[in-house]
Amino acid sequence: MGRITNRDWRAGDPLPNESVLAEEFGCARATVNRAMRDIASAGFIVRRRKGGSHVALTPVRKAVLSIPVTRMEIEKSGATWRHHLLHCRLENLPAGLCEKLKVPSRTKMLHVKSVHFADERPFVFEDRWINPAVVPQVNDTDFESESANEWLVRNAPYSHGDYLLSASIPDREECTLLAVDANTAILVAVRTTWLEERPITTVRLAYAPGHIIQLQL
Amino acid sequence: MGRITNRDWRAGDPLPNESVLAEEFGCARATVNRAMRDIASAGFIVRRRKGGSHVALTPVRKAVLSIPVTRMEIEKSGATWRHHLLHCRLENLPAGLCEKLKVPSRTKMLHVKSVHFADERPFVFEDRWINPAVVPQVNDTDFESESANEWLVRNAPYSHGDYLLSASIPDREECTLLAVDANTAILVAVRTTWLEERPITTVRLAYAPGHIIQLQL
DNA sequence: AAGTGGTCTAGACCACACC
DNA sequence: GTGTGGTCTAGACCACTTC
Repeated sequence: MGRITNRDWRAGDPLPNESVLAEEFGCARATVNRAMRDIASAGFIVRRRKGGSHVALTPVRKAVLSIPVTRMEIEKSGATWRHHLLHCRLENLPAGLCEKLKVPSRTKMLHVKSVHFADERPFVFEDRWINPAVVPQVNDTDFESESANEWLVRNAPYSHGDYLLSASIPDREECTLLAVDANTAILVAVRTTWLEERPITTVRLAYAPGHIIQLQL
Repeated sequence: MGRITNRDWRAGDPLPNESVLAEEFGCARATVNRAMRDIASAGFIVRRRKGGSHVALTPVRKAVLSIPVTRMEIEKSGATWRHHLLHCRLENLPAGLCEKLKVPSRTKMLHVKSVHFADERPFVFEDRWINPAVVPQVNDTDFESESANEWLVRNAPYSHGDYLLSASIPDREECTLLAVDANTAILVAVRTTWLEERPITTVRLAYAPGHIIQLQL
C-alpha cells in the first residue's frame, strides 16, 4: 500500500508475485496472500491467475454505508425516538411492485406505514411491504411496540438486497406526515431485501428535509 | 451462514469456537477462521477474543457503493459523454472549507468547475478544490481533455475519505448549468479524500433531477 | 505448457478479555 | 489464570488463464 500511495507503483504497473514479495518481506506466502487479498478487496489492485497482480487502472472506489436501525440512528444523535404506526394490513401488492419483486400479480403482503420522530419532529416516513410467505411470524407481530424496521432486522436475515437513493419533491401525503411544504427537497431511499430468490420486504423511506446520509471511503 | 439464515442460530446465540467447528466440518482451524472472518465482516456475527463469536444482535447492515468515474458511468448507460470546463484557477479556499479540510485560512487551492453531459443533456455539475501541496503534478495538468474527476482517480490515491449525500433545491448557478427550474429536487454528493492527514480534494456534485444512486447490500 | 493466484493443512505463538 | 480469536508459517495441491 505504501508503494502505491507513494507512486512507486503506478496505475497499471505489475506487482511482483506472491512468492517474490514473501521473500522480500521475509514472511510466508500465505501472509502476502492475505495482505494482497485485502488490498484487492479495497479496490487498489487487480489480481488475475497467471496474469499476476496490477495496480488498478481506474481504482474502483468503494464507499460503505452502515445502515442503522432508525431508532438507534435517532438516539445516537441524542434525541428521543418515537414511532407512530399509521397502517398495518394485509393488502394486494400494487402491480409495479409485483413486477419488481418478481411475484405473481395480486399477491397479498403486509402493508405497514409509520412515521419515526426525533424529539417529536418527524424524521422519516416509512412505507413498507412485508412478504408473509417468507417471514410468517410477521402475522403474530405487533408493530406498535417495536417498529417493523427493527423487528425485521432482528428476525429476518437476508441474503442480498439493493438500496436506491434519490432526491424528490414530497407528495401530498409526505408533506402532511413530515410537516413540510411542497417546495422543499427530500431524500428518498428505497430498500429491497431478498432471502435467496424470495423477496422479504421492500420499503420506501422519505426523510425529512436536511437529512444527510454519510458513507465512508 | 446457512444456520443463521435458517434461524438454527438466532440473534445473540453463541457459536461454537473455531476448533470445534473445524472438527465438525472436517477442516483446519485456519479455514474456519477465514470463513468466520468473512461472515463477521459482512456483519452477521460479532467476534471477541475470549468472549467467543455470537450471531449479531442488530446485524449492522452494510451497503456498498461502487463510485464510478463520471465518464464511465455515462458511457455505461449507452450515452455519449462530454465535459465542459468552466473554471480552473488557483484561489483562496473559502473559510468554511479551510476548517473542514483542517488547513490554515487563506490556503490556496486549485478551484475547478465543470459540467458533465450525457447525450448533450447536463448530467452533473462538479465544483471541486484540489490541494496542490499534496498533488503538485496538478499544476501541469490540462483539465480540458481529461476531467479532474478522472485525472484524480488515476493519479491521486487516497488513504481515506467521506461521502455525504443529501437532497437540495438547486441554487441559481445550478439551475442554469443543469438547465432546470428551482422547483425540482436534486441529489447532492459531497466527497472529500485524504492522504493520511492531508486533504487531497473536496468536491460537490450536483446531479440533474432524476439521478439515482444505487448501493448493493 | 507453465506460471499465477486460490485455497487448504497442521502446527505454533500471542494478545486480549473474560473469569 | 485461561480460553478465545488473531496471526503467522512452511508446505502442498489445484484451477484458471495467459503465453
